[in-house]
Amino acid sequence: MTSAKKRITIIDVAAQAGVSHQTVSRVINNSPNVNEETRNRVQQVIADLNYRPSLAARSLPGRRSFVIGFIVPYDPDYLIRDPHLLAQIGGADAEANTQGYNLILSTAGDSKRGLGAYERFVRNQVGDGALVIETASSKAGGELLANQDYPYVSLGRDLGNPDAYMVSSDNRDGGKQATRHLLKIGHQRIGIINGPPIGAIAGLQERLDGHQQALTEAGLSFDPNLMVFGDYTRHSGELATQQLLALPDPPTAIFSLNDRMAMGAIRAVQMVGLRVPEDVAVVGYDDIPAAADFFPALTTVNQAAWKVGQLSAQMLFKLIAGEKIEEKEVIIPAELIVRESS
Amino acid sequence: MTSAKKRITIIDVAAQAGVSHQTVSRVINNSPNVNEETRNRVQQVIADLNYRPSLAARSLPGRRSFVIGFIVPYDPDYLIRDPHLLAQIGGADAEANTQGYNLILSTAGDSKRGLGAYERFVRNQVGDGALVIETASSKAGGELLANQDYPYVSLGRDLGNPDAYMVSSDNRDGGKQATRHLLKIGHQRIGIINGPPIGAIAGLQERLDGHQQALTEAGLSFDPNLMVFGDYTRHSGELATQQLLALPDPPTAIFSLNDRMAMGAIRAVQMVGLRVPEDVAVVGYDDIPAAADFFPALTTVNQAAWKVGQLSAQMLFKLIAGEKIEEKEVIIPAELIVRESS
DNA sequence: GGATCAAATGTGAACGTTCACAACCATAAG
DNA sequence: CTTATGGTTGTGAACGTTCACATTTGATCC
Repeated sequence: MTSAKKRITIIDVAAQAGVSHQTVSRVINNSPNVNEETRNRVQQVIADLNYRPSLAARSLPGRRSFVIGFIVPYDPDYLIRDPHLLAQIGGADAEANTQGYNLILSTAGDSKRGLGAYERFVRNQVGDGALVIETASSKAGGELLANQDYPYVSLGRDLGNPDAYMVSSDNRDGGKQATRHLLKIGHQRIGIINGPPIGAIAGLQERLDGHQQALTEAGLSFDPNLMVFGDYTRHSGELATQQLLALPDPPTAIFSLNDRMAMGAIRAVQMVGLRVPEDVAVVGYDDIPAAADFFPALTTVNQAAWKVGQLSAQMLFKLIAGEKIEEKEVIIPAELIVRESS
Repeated sequence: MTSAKKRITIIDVAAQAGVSHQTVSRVINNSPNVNEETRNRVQQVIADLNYRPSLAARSLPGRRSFVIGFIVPYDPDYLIRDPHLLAQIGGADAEANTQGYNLILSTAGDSKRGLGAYERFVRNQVGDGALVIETASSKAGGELLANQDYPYVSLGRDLGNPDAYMVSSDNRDGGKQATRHLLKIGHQRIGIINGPPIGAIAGLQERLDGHQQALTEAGLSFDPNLMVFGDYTRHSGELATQQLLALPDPPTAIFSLNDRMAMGAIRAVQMVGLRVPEDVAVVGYDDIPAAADFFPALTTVNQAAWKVGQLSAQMLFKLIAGEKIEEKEVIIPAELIVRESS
């Protein structure tokens, strides 16, 4: 590193500034009890010498490690497919950096059991806390974390620990907005393409709740016959839509609980010679990048993933600092993006 | 963490095993000069006590920090759009974990200048080395790293430091394969949709080189009139294709240097009443998730991003260990995925 | 049979920071 | 004038590991 030069330490700074090393430490940590003049002088020396505190040495005496984990208990394969994840990571990393923290990534890796990601991070006790991505299968992971008395924040509802601190997009309102939009443009019979009946992430049920709420508001009732199931893939959306269109009284609009299935739905509608949105309107959920590129461009609900990442990191830092947290759950507004498919 | 229990240290293990702390250290680090019997005994105690070495303490005495950086000098906005990135990160993380290393993420954050990501990581001197994502704008970053004498590996060619260690997908061969495929199915006039004329990543030029090479092999010559430019977006692909179709002698096939523009190309072709692939064949590049979901499903070139991440990490570890590296550049085969659009 | 060597193990210092505590100083209070 | 007070600064130990070096042991060599 940086040639063979000796590392500049807090001692060097202290000598140069004519104070003790402890005073320099106080300046670095923004301790209140430092004379303003002294503080400025030390900071000047720090800048002159281009001094950077050693992360390792700071964490040795048993306090903070200036590292938080971002746990992604996904199968590698799934990892590639999730467009939110990068945005969430980006938001969390941005926030971590403003706090002088670093983000360590812990993915499930090659292990097929998602637990690998948790274990490696938590049991190694590296880091002061963790952000954990909601998954359908993370139940065991949530339990593990809860038992460890380890500060963590879940991005999306943690099925393994319902009391966990959490930041999530407002899935309920997103479902409500999408449904209201369809009602407003004149649709009364709305087909739903849900995720798999078992093992779906918590967010999907919330979206569905919102849908039902919007129906109730409009004086309509939810018709279970209009709900079909897919497995998130586009192909499953096609199949599900074929079921809907085969009904005696088929829906005039389809609300798919994710975008990829919505894209399949559009194709299935077109394949039987109907037009989108004229004959059947379609609304998706997630606002993945491909949604805007689709033809017709997909009306969908955006989740503000960046912000979820950012706020979850903020919450985690409060947790680590032992500050009182007003609300254990932070819900971020979802935004309906109206495009051509509705 | 883990309640108020005192941390188990190397000393505790040493006492329990009846050896010195240094011997325990040797066991942890797989030092060769340890008696087999002693080694087993110590390892047993480590397991019994559930001892985990402190990362901070290990890195204090001036050696390795057991952390490598993954530098993503992208604008946040771009970050969200790149489907490879997660796969590359996943591969690198998996490899890091097998080596007992952790992956720290360093993104450009909110700063509009991509340099932010480099500076934070390199100048803080956290970590033993870094993986850096190729970007069009990373020139300054590469120069910064090269000057710091800091071990790093570039994922894709580093424009700021052509001599850098590098792992990349075989863009040249990918371009060649795509072109050969089109030639084989009978196309002689192949339109090219390139990236922006200025500021494109190095990979695009390589893909184009491969294209020209394949043409030469077939006894054809490259016609510059058949090359148009886009800005990676789908819409730009549509516009570019309109230019191609307006030529006096329009191409019968289009090779777009990324998938999103290829998707635009298909729509543009269909919009003038021509069919894909019957009238015009289209091949993309990247194999983004949406490619398989498109209609018609897109023929494209897959880049093995996971493997790029994995091998780049392997190379970095050799670099850190000071091992001799046979080849400064590792090229990973690209794979043509033939689907419906050709 | 003493010298030489290599393998195995032990000893104490060092890494760069924070912590706990002590000491100093000026001011306010009695 | 003495004592308490609070802000500011300094001192030395401690964190848990690795490093450099010393020591012990047993085998090998001439």
